[in-house]
Amino acid sequence: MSNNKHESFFNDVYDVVRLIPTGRVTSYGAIAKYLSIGRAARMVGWAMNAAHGQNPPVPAQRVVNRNGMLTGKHHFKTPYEMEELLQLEGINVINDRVVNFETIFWDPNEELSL
DNA sequence: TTCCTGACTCCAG
DNA sequence: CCTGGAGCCAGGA
Repeated sequence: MSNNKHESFFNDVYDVVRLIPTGRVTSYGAIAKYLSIGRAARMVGWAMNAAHGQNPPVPAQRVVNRNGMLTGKHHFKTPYEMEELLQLEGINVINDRVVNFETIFWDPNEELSL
C-alpha cells in the first residue's frame, strides 16, 4: 500500500475492499484495524462516501458494521441497492442485516498476510 | 480558528 | 439488554 498520508488512505481502503471475495463481507472496524488506524472506523465509512464512480469499482456493499447491519444503505443510489447487490452475490439480507454474518465474515487481518 | 457532524466501536452503567 | 458518552479524524460552515 502507499506511504503517503490521507491521499493514499482512501486508495488503501479501496484496495482492501476490492479484495473482499464475492459472497463475503467485512466490517469498517476490521478494515480500520488492518490499515493501522485502529478505532477510526468512521474514516473507512467516510472513504466509502467518496467511493462512488471509482475505477476499478469498489464493492462498498460488502462493507457493513460490526453487527452485520447495512448502516450505509442510504448512501447508495437507492436505499435498496446495497441489499440488492448483496442478494445478487448470494448474500441474504433480512431486516437490514446480513444473514449468517459470522460465517461469511471476511477479516483482512487474518485473510491477508501483512 | 472553533464547532459540529458522521457508511463506527468500545466501554461503563 | 439497552443507552449514553468518549475516542477517532477529515471536512464543511
